Amino acid sequence: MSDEDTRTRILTSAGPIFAEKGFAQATVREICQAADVNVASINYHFGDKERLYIETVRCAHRLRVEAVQLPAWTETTTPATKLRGFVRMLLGRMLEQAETPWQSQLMLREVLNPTSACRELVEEHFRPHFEMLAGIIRELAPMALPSYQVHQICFSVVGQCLYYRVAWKIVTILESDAALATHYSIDKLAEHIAQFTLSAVGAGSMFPMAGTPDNNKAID
Amino acid sequence: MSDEDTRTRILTSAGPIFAEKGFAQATVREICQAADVNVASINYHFGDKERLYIETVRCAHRLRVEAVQLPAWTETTTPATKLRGFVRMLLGRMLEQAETPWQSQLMLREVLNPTSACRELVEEHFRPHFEMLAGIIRELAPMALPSYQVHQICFSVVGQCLYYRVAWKIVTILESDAALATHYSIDKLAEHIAQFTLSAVGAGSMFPMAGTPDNNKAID
DNA sequence: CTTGCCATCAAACAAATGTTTGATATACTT
DNA sequence: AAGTATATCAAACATTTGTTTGATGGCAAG
Repeated sequence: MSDEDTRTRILTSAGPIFAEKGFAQATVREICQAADVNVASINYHFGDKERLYIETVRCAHRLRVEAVQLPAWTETTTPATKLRGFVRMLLGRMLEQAETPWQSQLMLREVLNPTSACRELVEEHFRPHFEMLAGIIRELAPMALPSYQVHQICFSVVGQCLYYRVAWKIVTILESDAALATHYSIDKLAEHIAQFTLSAVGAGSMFPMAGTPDNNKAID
Repeated sequence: MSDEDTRTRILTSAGPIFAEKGFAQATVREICQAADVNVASINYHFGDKERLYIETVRCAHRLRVEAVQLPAWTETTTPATKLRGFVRMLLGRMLEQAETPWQSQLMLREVLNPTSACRELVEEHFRPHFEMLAGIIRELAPMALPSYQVHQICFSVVGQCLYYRVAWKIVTILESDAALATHYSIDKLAEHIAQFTLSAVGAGSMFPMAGTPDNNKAID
């Protein structure tokens, strides 16, 4: 890590720090120490702290766009399976903190606290995923829907996932420890959200013995 | 406002400032200037900045608990109507920024970025609402459900609402201006979320001419 | 009146933070 | 070899921040 360009050393060191503490709480000295460069380097290479931050976000989502392969399904994959896969991916990306790359954290920060780097991030990174989800929803729905409705359903899906990321603390307080240990793994939560959504759009039921035929366990 | 006790003047001035900028970004000088008191007053009356913050959060939710009346329904009110009312209240509380009292902002901040004041806030303020929502879900569901499942459905409802609060910026980028103007009012969004949820738990359908009988427009 | 307590105040303090400066070394050009 | 542009560095700078200090004034009890 120490034979790289100073500029890139700063960028890669700034990433995790900005991701963890946010723009204001991260200090240039901390970043420079992590990068093992002089404090003046940031101002020399980037002008000021803010421009470093924007560059870092740009860099983060560029790395992320390359790393994340949108799941490729065969043409026989059922939309329900696609939805399950999509939700699992989304939730996994948000929750597995340990392995969560700093890029994801930084991007989430940009969602909750948008700066000037936000628009670019949405257009290049979120919109493709959003459109993919919208496509799945259209496949699932029993009829053609106006796009605003498809979009709102997408937001409902994403919102359910995001909740466990931003309000996890609340969940742990409201729910019992036993239930948390048993029913709140990433896989269990993804299954709940997918099932809830499938049921909402009329492509299955949440309940094993509901009136409608049990077509929610198809293929998979 | 200037004849009150200094201590309460600080508390009421600190509220909106902490709510808007968060703990770290708010400065004691700013708070003291707003309260028209000496900078030393905070340390004299509260010890330090952090204890002032905790007191402010406590004060916020105490005021809020009194102000917010849980909607009282008659015993003939259908659970679907209750859910619509609940979602509308939740979403309204989160979105009407203009009139949003600083207490709500501060509480949201505590959700997203929990401090030691969080647990007390959840127990005294959120849990009653949560239990009420859980009761509605139990009424709606076609069969008895394990409580963890009821809770997860509650989280799905709250998550859908919270999304428009924390990621509104993303919504405005992803959705067209025309659709935003037409279909993203608080009432429209509340209706979508309620309908989505009703459909998910098998108490209605999102689609006017779906296979199941259209029992989602009952009474209301 | 004096004493002691309490609240308030201006001023100072110490630490942290983003940025700038001027020197120094390295590498490339002429 | 001389000169020039570039990158790096330690040090200093100017602000801002939370906190402390010592003085001042009011006020009730003795």
